[in-house]
Amino acid sequence: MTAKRSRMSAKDRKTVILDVATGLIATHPWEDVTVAQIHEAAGISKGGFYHHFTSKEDVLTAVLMRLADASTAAGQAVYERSEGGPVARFTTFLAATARWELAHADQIMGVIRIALREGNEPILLKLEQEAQRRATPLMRTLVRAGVEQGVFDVVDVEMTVDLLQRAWRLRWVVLAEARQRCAAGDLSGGRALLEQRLQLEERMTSRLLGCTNTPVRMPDPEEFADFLCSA
Amino acid sequence: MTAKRSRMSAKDRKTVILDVATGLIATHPWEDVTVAQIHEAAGISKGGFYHHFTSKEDVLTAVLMRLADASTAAGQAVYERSEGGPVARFTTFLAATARWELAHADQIMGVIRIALREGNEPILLKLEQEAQRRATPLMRTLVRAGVEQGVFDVVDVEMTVDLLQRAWRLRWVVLAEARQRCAAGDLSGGRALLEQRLQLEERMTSRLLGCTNTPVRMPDPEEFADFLCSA
DNA sequence: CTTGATTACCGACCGACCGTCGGTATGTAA
DNA sequence: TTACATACCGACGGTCGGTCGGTAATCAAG
Repeated sequence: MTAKRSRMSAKDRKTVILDVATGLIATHPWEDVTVAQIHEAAGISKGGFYHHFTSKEDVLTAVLMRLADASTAAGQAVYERSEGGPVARFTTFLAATARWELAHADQIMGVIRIALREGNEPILLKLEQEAQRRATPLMRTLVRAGVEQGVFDVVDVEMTVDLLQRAWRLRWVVLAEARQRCAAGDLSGGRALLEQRLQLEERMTSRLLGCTNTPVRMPDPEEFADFLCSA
Repeated sequence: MTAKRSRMSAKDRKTVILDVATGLIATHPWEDVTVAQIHEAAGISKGGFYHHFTSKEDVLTAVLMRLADASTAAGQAVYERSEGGPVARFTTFLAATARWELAHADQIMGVIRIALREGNEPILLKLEQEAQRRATPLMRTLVRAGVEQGVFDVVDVEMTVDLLQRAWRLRWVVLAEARQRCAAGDLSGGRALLEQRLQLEERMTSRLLGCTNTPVRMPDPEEFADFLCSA
């Protein structure tokens, strides 16, 4: 029997439901999560749940959109007000993206925990596709600008952007491992792992872009120092 | 009421079950396929079905393994008996892979149809991961051989192999579209699409491998002529 | 040829789960 | 005060995956 009814606004109640659903997904594969678990954790009845969401799948979609929001970089705003040539703007874009990601590291680590949980591969796929769908237009713009100014020599803009995102996709997994090493006392090992990863991504990015003069630079490893030392 | 019992060997019955399951997956998302549909299409009872498979998920795993088998190239055997330097062996590997794939085009088209059906994203992900898991060791060997002989200049062997597979992954989708154009009467358009795709992959492959002297060559478009003109 | 063992197969049944629907309770505007 | 809108309730129905006690078919041993 649910407690005496407690009425909330629709918006607040949806937020509560999505919060508990996200928590459940972090500890169980989505297929094993039941509507009963979600509505009980949210403190409402099943009918109350179905008043806000049309189906279990509807909840998953909403959770994914929220998670994708968390992983979307703030690069667009930075790009629009950045200066310099395409290489400088690309480097600025990468630095801004990294700063935004570090500012939201808890959310991103939460997303990674969910997405990499065994049984959540469908969620991982959808998240990567959504993140890629959002990032691709700006990245194509940046790459085309570089091609037009003759500082990038790419084989194909679309394929290059796709491969760039693929090359960068494991960064936060490596960051998580680097932080674990630091937490275990191996500070130099953790920092080395991070530096190696950024160097690797930087060289692969320059290779894919075919930088003819100055290479595109990945963010300074010092930007990640606080993250490595946290929790 | 099922017809009078017809007894088959376990092996044959499993094959029938997997055949009908694969057919169902090609026309419905896996989630919508029921055990009832599978055992009815196989002409046995539910208990008969569970005698051969421990669960619905067990069937999916078996179907995926069969599909992965279909998409594994015969490159290993060809590599082991190929001659010449690393560039020649890599080119031979690519040509042999393409020939094997063309010889099994129906199976591959069937796999693509299944994997790209909306709702089958989890299957697509698993298939890609399994195909990649199988192809990676040989590809790494080929790339390392080239690095050691100084004809490849790669940023990182593991990341390069990963990106190569990513660069190649849409080839059969493009092939399917090229064939559709030919079937619709646009022969030159279909051939042009194929040639563009192979050129793009060839240039990206050379970029990723950092070919210092001769480039790695993709298979000759003429090898695909029969496929383009078939049904 | 009979018997016992093995195994392919059957279908009634059960429990878990998703989603519905007729209802109540709460809040707000007229 | 009343009517309306809407957040919420929980009993219920239907579907599905899987189980289990059984039968039928096949084969090997005596």
